[in-house]
Amino acid sequence: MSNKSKLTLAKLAQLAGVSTSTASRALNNNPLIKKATRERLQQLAQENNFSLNRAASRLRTQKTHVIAVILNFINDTDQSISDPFLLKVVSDVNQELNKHGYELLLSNSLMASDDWGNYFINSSRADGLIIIGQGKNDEKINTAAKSGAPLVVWGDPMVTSSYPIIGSDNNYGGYLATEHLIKGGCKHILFLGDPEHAEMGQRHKGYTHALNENDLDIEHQLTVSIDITSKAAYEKINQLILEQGLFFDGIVAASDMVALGALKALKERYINIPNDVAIVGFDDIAMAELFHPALTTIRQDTALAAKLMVEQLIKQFNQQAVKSQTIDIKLINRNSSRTI
Amino acid sequence: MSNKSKLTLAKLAQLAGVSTSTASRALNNNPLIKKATRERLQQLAQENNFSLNRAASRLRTQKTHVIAVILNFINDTDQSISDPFLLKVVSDVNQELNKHGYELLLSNSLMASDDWGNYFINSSRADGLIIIGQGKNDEKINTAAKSGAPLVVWGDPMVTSSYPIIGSDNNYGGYLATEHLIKGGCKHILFLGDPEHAEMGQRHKGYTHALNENDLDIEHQLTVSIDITSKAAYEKINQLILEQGLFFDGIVAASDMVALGALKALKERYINIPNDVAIVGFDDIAMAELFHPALTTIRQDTALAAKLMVEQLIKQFNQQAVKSQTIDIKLINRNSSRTI
DNA sequence: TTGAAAGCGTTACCAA
DNA sequence: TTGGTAACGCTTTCAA
Repeated sequence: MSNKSKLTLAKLAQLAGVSTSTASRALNNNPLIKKATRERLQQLAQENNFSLNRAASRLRTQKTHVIAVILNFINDTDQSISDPFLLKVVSDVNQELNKHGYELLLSNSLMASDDWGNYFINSSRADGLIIIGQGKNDEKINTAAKSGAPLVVWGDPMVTSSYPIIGSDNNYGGYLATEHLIKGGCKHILFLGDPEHAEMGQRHKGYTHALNENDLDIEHQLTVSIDITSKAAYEKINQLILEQGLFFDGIVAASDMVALGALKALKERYINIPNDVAIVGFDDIAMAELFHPALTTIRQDTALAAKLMVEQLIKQFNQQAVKSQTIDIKLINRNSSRTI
Repeated sequence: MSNKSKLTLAKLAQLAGVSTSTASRALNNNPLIKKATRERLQQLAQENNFSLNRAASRLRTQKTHVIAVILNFINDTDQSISDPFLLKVVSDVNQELNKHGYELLLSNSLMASDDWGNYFINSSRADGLIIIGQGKNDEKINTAAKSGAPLVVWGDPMVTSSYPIIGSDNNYGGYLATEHLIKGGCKHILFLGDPEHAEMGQRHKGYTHALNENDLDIEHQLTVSIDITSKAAYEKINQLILEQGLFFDGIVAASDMVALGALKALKERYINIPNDVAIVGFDDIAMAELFHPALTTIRQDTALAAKLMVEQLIKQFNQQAVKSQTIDIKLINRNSSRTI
């Protein structure tokens, strides 16, 4: 390493025999500067291991090119931070942000501040927010939106809001899953999940709708409200069977993790899947097909979700109109349900 | 919202009737300032929704309080970005960084720059690097270290390096897994993974060691080199059985994902786990116990790993000596292996 | 096509 | 215990 003090744009410019302005423009590839000059400076920068100081340029331009991604969980007992589906969303968002020249600052709702707009935006930590999950409570999101923070939410796009929400067609997903079980001959179908939660509520609506449409006696069906974790599902299924016997022959799970918890409980009791009980999950996490039997599930298109979220966020930076958007889902038919 | 222009420290100070210096110190909770003044200013800031501009303070202090976490994968066919174990590490690192007042900038090795030190550190994007995974090639890490970037790596701590590496006792892990299978009566034990990869190489060493120690004929054992994904494991096991029949009765998998892929292939062929073939995984991902049979595995302590990594990184900021550290592992005995 | 200079919002030195 | 002031390193307006 050299014994010189840290290289700055001014020194680099000096080295090249041009002004700082020219150097700045050259490194930012500004077409105002002659192409030869630009290339010369860019190479010089590389040779000298020089990188523009982002703290300085952010201060000057008032743009950070950073997006804060907030994993919005209520607490650890809720949908766990280790749910592979949510992490897949983060990963896809990261790819998409990179594509647009943005970087990802990862945060979670357990974080210090309660005022996201203030903490991230006013402080110039980030230009915008991508919030993963509405949870059961969108107060913090509303506060951030009201403060003028550019943001987009992954959640239930049916909810009326002042900010764009991107999410799957959960209602139709719940419908598809339930209808699939009915067509496979299920008569007593459990809904396993938390209908209080916005997205899960929509899935539950679809479930109810499918039951109605098929003249299945709703009263004989059962909505079982649990935390959206495999552990909760496992315990609930065990408890249910212990107390009431095997009174159901199908399960619509609010997520794959929930489905897998239920699956485990059933298999431990030597209940045949899908003949005694058929199961449909939601999400299509990578592991869904590794299970035995492989899990039938409703696939959510996370890559498209990431694309739309970043799109809606960037539109806000450009003062363009934004809107919530619903993403199509599809049923992935595997072996945890009976073929029709 | 007010119609005033953006609030700055200077304006806030004016509002409070103190100098900017005092306001700055007060908001940074500098004990030089009288407690009453500090509290008054902190409250005023809150009331006015004011947050110090980080771009400015980072420029001034030359510290960002940001750590870049780099998921260092060679490409998509390698250990996938969706491996729950790695994501768990990221999540734990995030918690730990927050505890120390740092924020996490998430990146992956597919990212623009090849020179991490230059890209993240020289540019004031981050103060340090946490690199998850050595991969098979540590050139980029060496370059970054040589450029003086403070960094710490999650990988194989046995590797000699100029930077601290935190990792599990992989050798002992491989040994434990293998010994466990041997004690359970396995005679022909497969190692499923990529020994070229630093950590997996250590696990393989432990495997060999255990075989030797128990006078098992090494030549009858088999090291099967595959990508560390469940898909590769699934395909390889199928191919092996198709070509050579069931010539093994135990599998030491280099990761849980690999184990689960193998498990699927075996179950599809109605091979009894653990009686016909016993399996031990590595990592103890959350899903390991959801499988049927639940996966016996070597647990890595990611929370401790996160703690040590952040510790070693912060030591570098304070010019303190750093060192690689090995984390103890333990065998989690479940049903994919025979009880001893 | 290039250069001079002001200014982004902090922090910290020095002085009081 | 507080205040004045320079400086952090860049971008951009205005002028040449």
